Amino acid sequence: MSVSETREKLLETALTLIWQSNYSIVGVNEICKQAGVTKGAFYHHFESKASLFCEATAYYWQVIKKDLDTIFSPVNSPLVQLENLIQFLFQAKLSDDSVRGCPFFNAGAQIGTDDAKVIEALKNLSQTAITYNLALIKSLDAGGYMERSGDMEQQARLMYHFIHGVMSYAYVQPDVETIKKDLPEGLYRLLGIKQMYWYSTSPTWEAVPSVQQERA
Amino acid sequence: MSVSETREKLLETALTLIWQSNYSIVGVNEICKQAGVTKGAFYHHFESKASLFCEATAYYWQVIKKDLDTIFSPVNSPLVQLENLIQFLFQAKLSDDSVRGCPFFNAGAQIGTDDAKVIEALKNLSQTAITYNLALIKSLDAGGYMERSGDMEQQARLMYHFIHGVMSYAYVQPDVETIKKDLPEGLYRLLGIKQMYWYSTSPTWEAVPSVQQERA
DNA sequence: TAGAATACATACCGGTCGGTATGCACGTCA
DNA sequence: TGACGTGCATACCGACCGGTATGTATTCTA
Repeated sequence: MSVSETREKLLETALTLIWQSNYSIVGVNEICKQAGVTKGAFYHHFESKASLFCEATAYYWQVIKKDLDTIFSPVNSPLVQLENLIQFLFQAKLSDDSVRGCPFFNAGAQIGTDDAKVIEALKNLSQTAITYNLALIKSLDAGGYMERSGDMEQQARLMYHFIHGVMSYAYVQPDVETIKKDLPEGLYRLLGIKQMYWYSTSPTWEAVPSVQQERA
Repeated sequence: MSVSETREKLLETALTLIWQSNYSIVGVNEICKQAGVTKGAFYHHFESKASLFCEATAYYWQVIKKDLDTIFSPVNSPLVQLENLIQFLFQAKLSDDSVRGCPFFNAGAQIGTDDAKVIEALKNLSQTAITYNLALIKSLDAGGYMERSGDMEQQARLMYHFIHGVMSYAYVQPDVETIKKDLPEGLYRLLGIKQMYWYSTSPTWEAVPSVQQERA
């Protein structure tokens, strides 16, 4: 196994495990075991568990950035972008039985305040997500899909809050059908999409095949 | 110290500590130390840490139920109830520097799925909260404050999701000013309050003095 | 007033945690 | 060919975890 292979294996394994469970519960030993490497290798590549987590957030972001860029591709109408986003959230978080909220959404609640670097990584992650939301909202506004213009940066935050809440709820109550109804309804309401456009688009997730491969 | 005193001290201390941090991080030893009792006393009253947590959720609920009943008192107009709720969320979660989301909102992310009883306790807690939301929504609808009637049970969930998201965000980004704007804005939007009523009421939190004492 | 139950206190347990010290195979380059 | 840095593997560490065994003071009961 080459250098980068071991590193990536650790990052991917950490993501998967933390994804399925959470940061505090997943131990270094288990990450190593699942990744098929030893603890020596782990601490050869990462100086601490927290350090791995920080790098994993960056790695995670790099992975889904492609998806997001596809979802928010300018060739799609904003409404389709929104629908794609909703589908993506299902795809990513509700595909199988092990339904969990996004670990990075939740991680803020899982980590002691003491680790400043980790908190910082999470801040950045959420901030970037909000930035994506903002771009979508601007498109929606420009396209005349929204009932009234407001503080768009605020709306981007509202979107984030709501999605976060839904995903966390899904962790405790993995009721896919309910989530499937609540997520779009809440987003349409929060964004103030004109009602004539509600549910007007059908899922076009097939247009983003790369994700299905990556998530498989 | 009488029996019930020790029990209550443990429950209160556990609440406070978990509130400030989280379930997995707060240890039995620390709870005992802060409560001024020994481990023997702890395990005399509670059969396990998880058991304490379950009882603490019930205790917590019993404590804030009074507040909620005051907030949602029928003598208040629904709009005032909503405003009171918003003020209450600030009061409870954003009062001092140690800004955290509600631990029971977050706890789902902190606990391994293995502990079924804990998950159950959390389910009940969120379900009860949603029930309160539903009552408020019905009042708002009956009072003609909402733009359109929809699935009110769904709206109650949407409220819960959003509040949860905002509170969790506050954990990582304790920006009180922003939260203070986002929380009402999101709720008004989600509930579809007629815009003529937005921000029309002023905080009447003074009408709920019991809370300030209890939280102090 | 004897004795049983209650309400703890103290000391300790096995296990697991994140992290480390050390050794060694192997490629690189002088 | 030998010194050296890289990329690990193994064995182990102290701290801490939730939980327990046991002793004891107090109170309630018969």
